[in-house]
Amino acid sequence: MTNELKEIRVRFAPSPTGKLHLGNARAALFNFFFAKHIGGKFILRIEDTDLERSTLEFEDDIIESLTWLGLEWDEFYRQSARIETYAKYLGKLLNDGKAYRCFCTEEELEKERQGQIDGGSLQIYSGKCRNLSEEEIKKNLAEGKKSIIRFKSPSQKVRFVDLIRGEVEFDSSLIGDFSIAKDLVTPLYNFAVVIDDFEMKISHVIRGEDHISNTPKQILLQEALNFSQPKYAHLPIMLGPDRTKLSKRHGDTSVSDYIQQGYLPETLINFMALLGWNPGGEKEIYSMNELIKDFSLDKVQKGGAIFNIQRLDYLNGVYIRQKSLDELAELCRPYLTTTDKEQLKKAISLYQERLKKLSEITELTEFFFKDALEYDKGLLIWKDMTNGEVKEVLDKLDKILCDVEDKAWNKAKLEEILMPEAEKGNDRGRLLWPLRAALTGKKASAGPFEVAEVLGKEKTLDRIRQARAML
RNA sequence: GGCCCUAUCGUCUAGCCUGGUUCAGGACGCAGGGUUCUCAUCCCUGUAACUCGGGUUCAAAUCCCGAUGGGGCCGCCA
Repeated sequence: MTNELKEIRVRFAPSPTGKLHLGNARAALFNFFFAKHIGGKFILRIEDTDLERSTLEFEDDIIESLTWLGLEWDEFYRQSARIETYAKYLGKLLNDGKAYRCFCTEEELEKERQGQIDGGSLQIYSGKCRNLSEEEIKKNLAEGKKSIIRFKSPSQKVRFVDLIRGEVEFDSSLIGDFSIAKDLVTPLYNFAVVIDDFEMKISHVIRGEDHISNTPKQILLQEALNFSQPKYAHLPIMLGPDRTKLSKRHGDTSVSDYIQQGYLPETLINFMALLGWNPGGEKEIYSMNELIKDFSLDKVQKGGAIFNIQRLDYLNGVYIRQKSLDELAELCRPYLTTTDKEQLKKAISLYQERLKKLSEITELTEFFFKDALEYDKGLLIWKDMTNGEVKEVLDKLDKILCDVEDKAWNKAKLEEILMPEAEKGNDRGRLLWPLRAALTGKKASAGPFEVAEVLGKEKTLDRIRQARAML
């Protein structure tokens, strides 16, 4: 007998009720690594059964973010297009007596819940409508009473093996008769998931730990429908600095926010992958292909991990520095307005190693393109130099630079001419600081010679004179 | 409150399965130093952790039990 291996099929199933959240993106990533590692399929399923809250804009955001990350899916589904399938199985459960109509109103249920909270008891549905007679049901229906559909939860232990955590056990009597559909054409989460995972032949369900308590409900449903059971793996969740689930109040949480700020996909992928997963070595920089190659679920961490933005920034710097000048210029384009592409590239090259996020390029390089700089004249003063001394320095620079030929106006040549001049004192800063301050109007910037080269002779002299005039 | 998950430097983690080679390694951060003014890059140095209590053992970060801490979930959301 040949041992035929089941095809590996995983899914990422976001609901379009918000932009793609980092936590979800990481789950998508892990699913992708897992599938691609063994040549399986990665499926994207939009869970838009909640028509009230789902929007096409959010769906677009999710799709764009996944694409940006490079997570290409092999199959695509949308739950709202699969209503008939859910209705079919819903009918079956109802017919088999494994599900029932519940006529309790939301107000009644809310009151019941509140009573349970006050009494400090278990918060589960009382089962009031569980054993309604045919007549009662017909009567309620005839009266036009609204109903939802609940699953008749059997009282038993539910066990499953979590690929990350090992065996997990729940007591279904503590779960109660949970809701599975609002009506025949509106399935609810746990039910739709079970139907889809089965129909789509999902082999592994890899999702956030916040779903771990949904797992027994889904298993109960699988058993009731005679479905095979996928393998489960629950990922640790991403935490904010206060150790609670990463959410809006912690700041930016969606992938698109980070795209906008100028983080690279390589950065986010590397960062999220190593947040909760580690292959055991001392390697810190991982490309998508390396992650696919090295990924395995048993190296996934069990505890939640705090999202550490300083590390994200560091990594982004690493990846920015790896870019070619052409690539970087292209990436920076959305953050700049200047049209002169050659000058732009030169300006960017001076700031490549200083960049943490692409968005910073705007402020860092804008001084190149302005006609007049605005800064306090005190900026021109180096240490304990006097106004007069700085004036002298600027005059001297003006004089020397005037004589430099246009052809020789480059970093190397300027350095060759000015450095001996700077060396004359015992402190190079006496010449270099006023020069750089005059050219950039900033206390921190790239070096004076390279800035002068990008600026060109005319603009350089102009700025030296403007500075001189301020003193 | 109930159920479930979890526990190594401030943070992400290696080591734990297969106890001794570890007075616990790396990275980020932070501090100090070096490199043609500043900032950044780069390099060097430093900083800092096995939650606690029992047990098993010649020996425990590593195995077992308990406590404590942290987190998640308890919707006609997903």
